[in-house]
Amino acid sequence: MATIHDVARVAGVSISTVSYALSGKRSIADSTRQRIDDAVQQLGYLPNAGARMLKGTRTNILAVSAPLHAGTYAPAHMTFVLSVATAAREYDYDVLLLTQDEATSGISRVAQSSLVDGIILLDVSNEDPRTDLVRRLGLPATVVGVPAETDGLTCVDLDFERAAEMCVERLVDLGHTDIGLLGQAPLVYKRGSNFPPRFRSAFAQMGARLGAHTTFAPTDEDSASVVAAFDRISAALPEMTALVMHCNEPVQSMVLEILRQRGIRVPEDLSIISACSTFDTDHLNPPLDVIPLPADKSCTRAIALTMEQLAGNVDPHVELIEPTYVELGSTSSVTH
Amino acid sequence: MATIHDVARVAGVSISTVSYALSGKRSIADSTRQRIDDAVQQLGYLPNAGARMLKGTRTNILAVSAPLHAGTYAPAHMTFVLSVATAAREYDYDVLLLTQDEATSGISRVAQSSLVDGIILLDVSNEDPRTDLVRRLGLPATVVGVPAETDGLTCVDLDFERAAEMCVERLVDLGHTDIGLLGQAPLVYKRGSNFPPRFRSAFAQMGARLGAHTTFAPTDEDSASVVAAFDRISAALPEMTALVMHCNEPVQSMVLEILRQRGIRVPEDLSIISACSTFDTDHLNPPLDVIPLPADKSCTRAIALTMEQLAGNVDPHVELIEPTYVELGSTSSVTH
DNA sequence: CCGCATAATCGAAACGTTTCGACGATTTCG
DNA sequence: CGAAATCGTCGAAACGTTTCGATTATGCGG
Repeated sequence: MATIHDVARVAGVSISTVSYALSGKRSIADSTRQRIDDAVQQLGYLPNAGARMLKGTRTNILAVSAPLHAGTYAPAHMTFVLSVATAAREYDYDVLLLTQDEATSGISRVAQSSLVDGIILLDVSNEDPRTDLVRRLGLPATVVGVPAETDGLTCVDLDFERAAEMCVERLVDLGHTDIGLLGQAPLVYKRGSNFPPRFRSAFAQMGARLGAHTTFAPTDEDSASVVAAFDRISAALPEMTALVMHCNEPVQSMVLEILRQRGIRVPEDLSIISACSTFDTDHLNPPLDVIPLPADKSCTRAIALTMEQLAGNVDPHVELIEPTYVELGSTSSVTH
Repeated sequence: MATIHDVARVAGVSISTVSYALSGKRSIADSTRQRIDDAVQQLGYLPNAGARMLKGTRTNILAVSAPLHAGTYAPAHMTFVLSVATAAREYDYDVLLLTQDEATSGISRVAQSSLVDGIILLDVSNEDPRTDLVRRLGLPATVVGVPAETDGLTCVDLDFERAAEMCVERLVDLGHTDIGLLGQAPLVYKRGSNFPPRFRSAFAQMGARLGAHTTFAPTDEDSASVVAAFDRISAALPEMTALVMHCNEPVQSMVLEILRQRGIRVPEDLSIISACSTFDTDHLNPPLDVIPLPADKSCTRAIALTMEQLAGNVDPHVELIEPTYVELGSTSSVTH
């Protein structure tokens, strides 16, 4: 492996000149820079990561803590991990993956051995031990999601409350007064995951405020549960004309399947909105109006915030991303 | 952050003594070791990763190259990434995630900057540019999957041919003579992904050898495609009494849904085997006999092989994992 | 034409480890 | 009982960078 010494020798300069030429921190004669660039090219030189970590104050590595909880939808999880990795590369950062048990203990380990410059926390629950940990470590860190206690934390997330409100507002505007909400797995609400309850209660409140009847049912991923949940909602709201789905892709396609079987037409008989979904709803049958959960946006912002923390100019705060509504034809106004 | 100097000072010894006490590479008096351990504990000392990488010959980091291709089933993908990370930790290795465009170019980058000791390649296709790359780099590397050309490569994978044969053998043993195969997305077969065609042709060959009629159809993930594919198979094999599914979870549950709708009973009217699945089939309705695709086994072995390469005692070779058949009641003998 | 700011380059120190060779102090053994 | 082997410890070098002064060459105003 070529070192900076090799480059210096080939270019006929000292190593400090090479270093300055590459970092651009001091002015270098054009001719010299050219020779150095050539040597670098020829030798395929890349600075040794260890040496750079040791000397410089940066490791150019970020830890991403991504435990896979039961009830977490794997594709969504994956989408976030990938988005973080991609966003990090924009700043010349690599990503170290901490999962499972290591998702918590690994944080201390990599922080104390100065392996990483910062930490990204994914899939935080309300009372997440990792939040205290990063507070204590004092390392730049950004949480994707909003835990119960956000003091001293930098967080980014979709504005789930606003998203729920947008769903209700739109449907009420279209004349709907009986609106169901199909939620995630019961476990998700119990485990203390943060956004599902947030969405659920904002939904109920907005419904109450605008004078609509709403009801809620969680569901597991198997078809029996989905049918049961749908029936429960239908029973509670016999006049239901609109349904908001805040759940996984398989569940959403099962619901559409149930509707087809029962001859319930979308949107003529039932208006449907897919809320906070990480997947494309336009290949569903029919395509569903959706408020996307923008993993790329959240993660890009999370990385940007972490970089700002590294630069030292940002105070802990919570940033909520404004939801957007995408119309694909699965809602219509009520016609009596 | 505490350094080895701090530990040495607190314990009242030289830094080399501390280093030897921690690495165990030279004998140390019990009393001294005790004082050192105490100091380490008290200071929360962990060796600086950069310094260790620089001096030692190991970085204790592995790169895992995991591009997410179109047509790749995200949960399966995620399962492999997690398994690699978990297995690596058993050897005190961390995992650096290379995805998307960086899945290829990042390999050279992290290798040439000596950031990683080895590389794990996931989801390789027949002609994968990454295989040439790792051959050229000469860094310890293990491929999970089997590309077209395996010379000079260390590969681990489920024995897909054997799995296909097991399916056919079992069904023929049970008296079935008309056996369908429902495959993955057409794209997967076109892209040059390796195992789906391997499975498919072994399936056909074994069918021919045992005198069974077989037919094959790929399918996309939407319900229209699934129905079409199922109908195509049924049309080609009007007497079909058994179906092997080598496809994603959503597709498999859609098929079960179709069967329910049409009143086709499992296993009375149709025996079903779920082949090479990364998910649990026992929560399906009904639970399906399955030959699992053991991500943890493959990845654990891949990491072990990489560690052996690091130790310098293993030659490039291909290792195939023997499939296992799990009976859950979705197959039965033909009754006329 | 002299002194001085500026540009371009260099040498050396420092980052925190690991590891080699050295050196007393014990122990072993012929 | 003396030489040799072993044990426990230490100092110093080396890994490949970055960066801080220092040094030399160059251009400029007075």
